[in-house]
Amino acid sequence: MSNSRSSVQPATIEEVAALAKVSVATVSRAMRDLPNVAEATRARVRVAAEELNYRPDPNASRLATGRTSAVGMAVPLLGRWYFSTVIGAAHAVLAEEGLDLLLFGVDGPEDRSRFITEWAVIGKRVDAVILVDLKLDPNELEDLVQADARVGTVGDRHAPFSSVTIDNRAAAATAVRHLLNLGHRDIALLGHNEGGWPFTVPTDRRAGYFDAHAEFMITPRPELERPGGFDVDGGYEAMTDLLAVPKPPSAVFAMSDEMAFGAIKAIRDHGLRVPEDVSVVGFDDHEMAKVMDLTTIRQPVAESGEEIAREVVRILKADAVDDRTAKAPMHRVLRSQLIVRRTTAPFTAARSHW
Amino acid sequence: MSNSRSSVQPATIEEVAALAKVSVATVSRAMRDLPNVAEATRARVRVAAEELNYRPDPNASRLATGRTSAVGMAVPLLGRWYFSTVIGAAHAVLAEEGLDLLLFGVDGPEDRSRFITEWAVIGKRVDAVILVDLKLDPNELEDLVQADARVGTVGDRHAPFSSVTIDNRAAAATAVRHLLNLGHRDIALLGHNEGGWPFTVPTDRRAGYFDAHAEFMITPRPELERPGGFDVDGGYEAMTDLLAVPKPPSAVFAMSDEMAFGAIKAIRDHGLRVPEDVSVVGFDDHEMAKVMDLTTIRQPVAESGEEIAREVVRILKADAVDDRTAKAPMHRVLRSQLIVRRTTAPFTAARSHW
DNA sequence: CGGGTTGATGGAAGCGATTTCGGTATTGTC
DNA sequence: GACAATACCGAAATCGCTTCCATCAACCCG
Repeated sequence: MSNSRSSVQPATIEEVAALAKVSVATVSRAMRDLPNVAEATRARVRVAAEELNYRPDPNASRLATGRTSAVGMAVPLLGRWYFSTVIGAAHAVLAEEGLDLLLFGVDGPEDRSRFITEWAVIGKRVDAVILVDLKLDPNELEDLVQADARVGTVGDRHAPFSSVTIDNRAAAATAVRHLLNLGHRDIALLGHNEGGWPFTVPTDRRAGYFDAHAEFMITPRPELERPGGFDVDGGYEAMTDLLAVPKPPSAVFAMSDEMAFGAIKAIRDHGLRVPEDVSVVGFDDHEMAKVMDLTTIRQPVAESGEEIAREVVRILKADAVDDRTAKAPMHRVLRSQLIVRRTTAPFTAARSHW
Repeated sequence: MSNSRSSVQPATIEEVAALAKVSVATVSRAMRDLPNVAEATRARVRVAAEELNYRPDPNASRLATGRTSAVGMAVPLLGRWYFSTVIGAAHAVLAEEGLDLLLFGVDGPEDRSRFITEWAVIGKRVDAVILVDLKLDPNELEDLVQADARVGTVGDRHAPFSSVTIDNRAAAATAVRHLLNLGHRDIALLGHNEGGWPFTVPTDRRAGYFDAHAEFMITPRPELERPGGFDVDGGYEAMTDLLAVPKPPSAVFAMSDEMAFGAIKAIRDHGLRVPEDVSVVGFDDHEMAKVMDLTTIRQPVAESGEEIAREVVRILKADAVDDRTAKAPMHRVLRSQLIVRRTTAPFTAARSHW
């Protein structure tokens, strides 16, 4: 190490140029491996840069090129397992490509709108955005396509943009059908859509719940449908409520494993057993699902994050070389499957305490 | 909405200036609420800006000011509950202050070094960084102070920088003492430090484990100490191993709840019961801890993230007004406590299968 | 051997903001 | 009513990089 200059005070391109006795233009070209620079001078520039501990100022570079080398991720609930797993997986591939990751927690529709219309691509902060489980309204969608934004979505699907999803409706139907096949007829639904927050994921899963019932020619009792906040506590509360209705459910389909865990806890606290008294099926195959022996729908969460990140990278690379043909959106739907463990059992009329 | 210009193609400051019939300098001042601009013209500028849907290009602004209005967070394991919770909490306060959040997943010491010396503050990407459970080596520390960087840490504490921590050593000792008091003498330790990755958190907790043993004048058996990867699977594997040693432990102290959950699963899969055959105590008070009835150390995870973010905001605001006096680092240590639930019980010589 | 390529380089004009500095216009003071 | 102080505003420099364009030398080929 013979850095004549402290590594903490990075040099500018001009100083490098001076040391290497070339113009700044040449330094710029040399450092970015552009053609039309002689190998000898490229080498000279490199050692000068090394010597001065040069690293291009990203902001200057962004201003000059209009490109940021960053992608933004918008997620509704940062702390939930599903989202942090997606983020983690996406981060890994983005990091490998040298892309920065900006996080944006979307807390309500206004936030989402702000994210779209002023913050992200349009706000010049990132080159592309990944939306996780966020349904756009028509205006936002329009803004994004007008802005010619690069976007990838996971969970939701919007025609003009690449997406990776699973078939939530079919998966939910599978879960509920499993319960129906076991003889259950009073099946609660945890985690349905709440007003204002138009996720499509819960909507689809709810549709699946109805589909399965329809196959059995029965219509679910509306009072068995509860919002569950998608977390443990929400599941707990919703289930506690449910246990107090006149004719409580003998089974529960929770739209997330975390709610399912909460529900199980509530059931047990109520002096009942799972699955003898009430069956529970979740959704996600959370890492805790196997510990809890939870019957659930497994979906490839990490893989989703990885896939969408790869796709975004592909798009970005395509427009780096100005390849307009590569712009056709990709819509990938990943496979999910029912994992039967031990929180579901056949319905029996005789229940412990009822 | 009478935007004469599409909202997706934001205007430049010059266009606003033209429309408002003032200079760009005045627009700049007016928009940032600086003094020395007449209320009338400020209003005029505002409507022009509104009309054109103007928002300052952050990159131009960053280049000109040298400030980024962004903070970076470095965390070792993005997907773990602890980290995503800290991130979520920090994000909330940063967002409220209009600060962007860049995420950097640190995967090994080289990554950490890269983060420090080229990416974050020194790399002009962010104004400040928050390090979660990352111990710096002396060089990195030196680089950061040389660069006069704003940094906040959670989990670890470095003298020159603000931190929020808990007393991991004392907390771990409390957990282990609880086991010792219950009569356990063969207490396994899950999740100790692995070579190369110098976290201080596990080191401190390990020290607490020894402290408690020392109080009881006993030295723990080295073979009961296992790396656990800090996740469910790691805990499962470590515990499975542990159950196969000649004289298996009657209790386990896991350095994270997730490992504890894995351990419980392993114990049960082995045909043993918790807590009758082996007691388990965790660390964190994960949201699943209450569901699992896990005895654990509760630490204020979300609060940590919130606190450190607030502190970083304070620092940033202080140097916005050039207040050098506000630079004394804050070292806040939050309270943790033992939550006794039902995975710990007195030691009894008679064990089910042994 | 001369005109035409081709390859390597430098000069200079942006990119879109911020900020310094100086100039009017306005106000206040006696 | 003269003079100093103050409030407001604009011209221009600057931040550090990218990129267009011109230049120049070496090279190729008929």
